[in-house]
Amino acid sequence: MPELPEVEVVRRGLEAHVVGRTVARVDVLHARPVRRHLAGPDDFSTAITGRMVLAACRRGKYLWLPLDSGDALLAHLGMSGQLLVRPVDALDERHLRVRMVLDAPYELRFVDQRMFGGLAVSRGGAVGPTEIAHIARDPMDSTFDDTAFAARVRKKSSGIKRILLDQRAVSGVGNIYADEALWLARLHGDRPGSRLTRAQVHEVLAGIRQVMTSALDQGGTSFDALYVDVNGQSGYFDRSLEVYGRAGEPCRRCAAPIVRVAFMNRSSFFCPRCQPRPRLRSR
DNA sequence: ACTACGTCCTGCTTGC
DNA sequence: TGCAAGCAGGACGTAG
Repeated sequence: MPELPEVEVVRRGLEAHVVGRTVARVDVLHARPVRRHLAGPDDFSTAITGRMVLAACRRGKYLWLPLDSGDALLAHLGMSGQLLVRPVDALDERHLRVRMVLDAPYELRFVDQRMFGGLAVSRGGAVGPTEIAHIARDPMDSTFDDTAFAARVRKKSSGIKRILLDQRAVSGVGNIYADEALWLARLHGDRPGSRLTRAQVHEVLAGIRQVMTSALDQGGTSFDALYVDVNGQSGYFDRSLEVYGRAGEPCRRCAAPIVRVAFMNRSSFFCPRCQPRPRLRSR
């Protein structure tokens, strides 16, 4: 499942292989991945055909490619999305949804099994898509304001994990890295934001940065020249996970078995000894 | 205003 | 063996 590090790896690949190229032809093979382009698939294709890609940008889990028209191609990988740079004669992937032929012997392909992700053209978005104005900066962004984030967290009654997953507060954090960061900070995800100290919030931010930096160190070099990939199933970032997916296995700090609980129609993993549940408030 | 939850998707895995 | 349920979960819309 692509979170910030995986998306950043994709951005770097796009920067290396797609920036400077012109889109020669677009095939929208499935309408759903362009559903957020409200003017429809034909308009989507027309808007990017003949345009040169000027840069590859990212905020949180969103990517966008500023075009020489002043528009931008906005992309989100969702759960299973991939942006692949593939030779023109490579066989179509089973879940190929959009093909963008470039002025090169390779093409940019959007492949997505579950189609939670998608593409859209942001009008005038080359200077920053308004569609993602509500997405917060991510913790790796030099303009991220730690102090403001701590103040915001401490005004919320929601559990800290829920806050981390809200992209309006901090972006780029998904279910996996939220669990990892909370383990590093020794905090249970149900701890209300309002009951955390400033130092604890800063510990969480440090944890997020540590796990993301580690993932980037592992993943940033694992794609080859013509293959821009992110694949949550194979999980080349999985090696260093401390809690996610380790239910029943010993905590690497204290050896207590890691616990899995249902959370927001998904799962949370934590160490019951290092990350004790918050005490229920007396009533 | 703030918070919480349901929904969208497909395919692999699990269980009867 | 076959079928159905469970599970994966980011972002958004809506309900409370």
